Amino acid sequence: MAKISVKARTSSATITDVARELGVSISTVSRALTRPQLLRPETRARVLAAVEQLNYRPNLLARGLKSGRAGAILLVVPNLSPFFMEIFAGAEEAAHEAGFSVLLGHSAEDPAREIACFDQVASGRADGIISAAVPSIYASGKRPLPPLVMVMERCPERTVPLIRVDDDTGAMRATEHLIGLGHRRIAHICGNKKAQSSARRLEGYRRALDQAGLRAQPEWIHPGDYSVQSGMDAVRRLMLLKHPPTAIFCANDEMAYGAIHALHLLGLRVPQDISIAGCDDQNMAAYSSPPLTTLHIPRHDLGRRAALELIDKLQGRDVAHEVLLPTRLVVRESTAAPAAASRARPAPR
Amino acid sequence: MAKISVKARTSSATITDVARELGVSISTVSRALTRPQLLRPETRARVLAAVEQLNYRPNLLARGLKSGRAGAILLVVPNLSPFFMEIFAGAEEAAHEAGFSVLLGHSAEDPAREIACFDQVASGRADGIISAAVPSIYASGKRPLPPLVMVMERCPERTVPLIRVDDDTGAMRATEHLIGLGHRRIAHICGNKKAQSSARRLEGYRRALDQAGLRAQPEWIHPGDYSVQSGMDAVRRLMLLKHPPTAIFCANDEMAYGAIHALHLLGLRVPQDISIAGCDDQNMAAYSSPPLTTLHIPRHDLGRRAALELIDKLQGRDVAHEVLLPTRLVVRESTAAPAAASRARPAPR
DNA sequence: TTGAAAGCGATACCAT
DNA sequence: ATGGTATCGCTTTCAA
Repeated sequence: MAKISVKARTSSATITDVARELGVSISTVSRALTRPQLLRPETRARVLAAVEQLNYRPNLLARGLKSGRAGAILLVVPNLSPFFMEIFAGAEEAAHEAGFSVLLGHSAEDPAREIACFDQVASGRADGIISAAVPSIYASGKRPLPPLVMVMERCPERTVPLIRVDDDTGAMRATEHLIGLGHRRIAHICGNKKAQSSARRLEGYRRALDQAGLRAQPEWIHPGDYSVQSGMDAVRRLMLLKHPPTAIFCANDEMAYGAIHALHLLGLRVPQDISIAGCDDQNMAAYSSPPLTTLHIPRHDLGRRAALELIDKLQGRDVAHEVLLPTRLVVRESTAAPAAASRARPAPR
Repeated sequence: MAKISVKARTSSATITDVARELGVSISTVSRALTRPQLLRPETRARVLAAVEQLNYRPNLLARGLKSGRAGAILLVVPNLSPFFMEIFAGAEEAAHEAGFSVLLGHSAEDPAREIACFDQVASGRADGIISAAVPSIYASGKRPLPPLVMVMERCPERTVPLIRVDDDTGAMRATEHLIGLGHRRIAHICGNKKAQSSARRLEGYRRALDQAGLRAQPEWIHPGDYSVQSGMDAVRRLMLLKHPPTAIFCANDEMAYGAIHALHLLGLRVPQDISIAGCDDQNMAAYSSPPLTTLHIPRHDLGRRAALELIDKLQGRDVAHEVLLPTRLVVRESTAAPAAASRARPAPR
């Protein structure tokens, strides 16, 4: 065995260094690392030892350049909220098993940055993308779409695999829960107007009211944008109604917290004076005051499935056109039967 | 001007395609994109037009391979909590201005994954690292340390630039706030035992008690690990003491929420029965019930400064050995004067 | 089972 | 101001 001298390295060792150290060709080293079965076990062992000795790490740029694959997928998120971070964690878990890494692209809801994120595939940094939004320049076909899997939101204008959650049914269940508690005046604070998930949650809310024979009053449906602030604003308006709601179903947890906060400011208690339900079941939901009744969105699974589908796609396998994941209502303490006074008073017409 | 034909591309255009389209050399195209001042403005414009036409994006792998720089820095985080995500956002902001992208490395507190993250530099995917922890194989010098800037936590065994926050003073201020309110039995729930920031917060707490002539009782200092659960556990123990504390200073917001939750379960109100203060000032702190009094940690700045220092270092500039950022106590509603009964009762011995 | 060599797509040096 | 070309570190035929 060749004596291995540890050379004083400034920059890191290359495949050539390893090959020279061993007196073999670089092909052999490359194979030892990528297709070990092609080598005599002994050769392979020697290479691995030298790799260890020299602390060699293959240069991913060179590898990617040559092979045409970056070995990475990119998750594009509009913000760094816990919601998307759990999707990230799920995607990472699945990708890791398949030998891919996951890059995080933060678009900050800025169209230019969103485009820059999508460009990462053309730039070779990633092989495919998971996203909840598509820049219009890509959706329109002006730029060729990278291998793409959508989460939560359907890609406009193009047919792209979608992993989403059954928001409609979930929202319906949440609203039914409120109805079952005895509420008759139930408001809804909507999510971001542009989000399909928001529209689906509204739809589920409507359906539940319809089926219970409760006509949804237009003023019960309040716009919002998934932010705490919008939840607060909505509550302030809703409580000004002649017949204020006795329960509010919010399109996400953030707005639910905003709602609860605003109600406290108004001197109202949750759930004694008014019930609040959210969507997402973020980490703190179980520990807030009161613990939040909320619709659990399986974010981790969403990320997992999206990564799995994308990798299947990248590897030429067929992928599902649409995957629908179930939600689950988690009843905690922010919802309760309406106060007797409210219950007695009939819903307006 | 050469007629530009939009070729049907399967894969994306390369620098050669652009050069051929224009009848110029690839050097010219390269220069148009990287050192425009070396070109005649007219030539440059032509190139840019063709780039636009062909939808050309430079291959980052090729560029990085040739130039020896990835144009990216890596932020290694132990978890995807909002705390680190804001550091990420800050780092991104600063890095972006300098033309760097920021990669997120999620170590999940797993030593192997942490090493894999640090290996990214040797692999060429990143030029340098920002981290709050260093794998021992790197800290010990067994593997050469990549260009590195620490956040929050000092690198053991090696001298590495550190951007941190003045936890000690901050914790002291927070504790003084509690003392000023009239509390005499003030407990502290510690953060992760291995974290220096946790030790510094404890130190600040101690100093404040000392200066007020309040001897810190050992049983007031309760271990924790920055998790909600540990905050709950700590409270359950603390409230079993013969003289339970009237205020608790928690080493982060999560534990403060856990503490409040556990107190509610015990039928105690915050702040009427007991005051709770946290550290971090996470997004929800202002909206929780009650809004949380907490020590604001400038996470965004932490990220910004770390990125700035790292990029300076990468570009051969001198960097500060240690940067200390101030904290700020945000007094909200989870702290108040102790109930008369408690105040009357003297602190034990 | 192993080696030689072509080339992935850029950059940057050396010419002109 | 622009072009030619070696080269970065690796993967992958093709030969031996």
